[in-house]
Amino acid sequence: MKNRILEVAQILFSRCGYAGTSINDIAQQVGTSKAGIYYHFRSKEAILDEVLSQPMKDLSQLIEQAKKNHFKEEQLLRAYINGIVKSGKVMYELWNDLSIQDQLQHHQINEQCEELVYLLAGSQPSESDLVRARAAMAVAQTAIQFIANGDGSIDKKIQTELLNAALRVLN
Amino acid sequence: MKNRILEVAQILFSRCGYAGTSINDIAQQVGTSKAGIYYHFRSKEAILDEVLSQPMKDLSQLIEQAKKNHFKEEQLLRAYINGIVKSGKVMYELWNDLSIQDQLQHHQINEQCEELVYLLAGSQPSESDLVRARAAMAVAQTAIQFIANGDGSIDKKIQTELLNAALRVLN
DNA sequence: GTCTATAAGGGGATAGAC
DNA sequence: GTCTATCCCCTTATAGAC
Repeated sequence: MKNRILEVAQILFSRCGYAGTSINDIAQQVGTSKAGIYYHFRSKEAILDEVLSQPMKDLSQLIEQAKKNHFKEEQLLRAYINGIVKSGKVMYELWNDLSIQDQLQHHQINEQCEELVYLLAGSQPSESDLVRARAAMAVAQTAIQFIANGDGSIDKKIQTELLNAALRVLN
Repeated sequence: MKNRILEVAQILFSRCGYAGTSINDIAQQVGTSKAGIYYHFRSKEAILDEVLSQPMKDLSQLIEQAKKNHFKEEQLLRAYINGIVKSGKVMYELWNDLSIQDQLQHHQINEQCEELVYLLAGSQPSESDLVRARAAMAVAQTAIQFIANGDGSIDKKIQTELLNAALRVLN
């Protein structure tokens, strides 16, 4: 049941935003009552926390791996795109949700992103390197637009196209 | 007074999102009362409408000009970036505000964006062309991140860097 | 034009029955 | 575990005094 709630919350949060989704909306979609939700979660914020936690773990892990194995730019961008697809677009939609900047900050999302930017920009990056790194990540993030609404996957050809585009941005 | 309200609303909407900004917030920042706001606007939605209208006009105008004068990719992207900077980042922050998708649709933002994508992708675009066009626009949109919070401008060097990056994406 | 006061409704959250 | 009923607060919006 708890997992069912998280699934629904994930979908509604990334469709209507956090502020635009009420506990009632979640309860109805799950097929229960508000109090039913509150048996499993102490607050609405707690739901968001759990929704964000898995994609955040993945992102941290990606960064760790990239550091340990000295990922090339291509490997890094490829893994980043895979992460976006895997998280079912939740994270990267909520990314821009201005109504939850505090929680996002609590999950240190900006810090993690900055780490990625610096990994992409190389050692001792110039200002230009940093601008290009940020732009490359933006290209990778457009993957969201191409995630099939049905099975949540993304066409291989498009994925390759995006990867190449991101690499061209860097150089 | 009405203009002052619009200014404040613009800032708060793009900082906290539409749902995250209450009429009270706006009133306090302006230095008046809720009813004071409602003397000038019939509803909160009406405020959003007016906030969006100017950047939307600019965007329409850009598309019209680009069509009439057969803008090259570079001209188009440059003008697009200028528009983002000029609009004081409002539009392009609200762009991703999931709590106002209805209003955005009413302003036909998606349609306008599609027009831009197709202008960038060239005539008879392949699927790859379209993917690259969307990616290039994403690069241009990262300009938001570099807009100085102080005077709302953007460093010329960064702007050029972004333009070149977007052009590399296309080819 | 701008205020205070208030209505009407929805939000998150809790109590207590079953 | 899940429900109904309820609380309290905040939101949008309006009425009416000044």
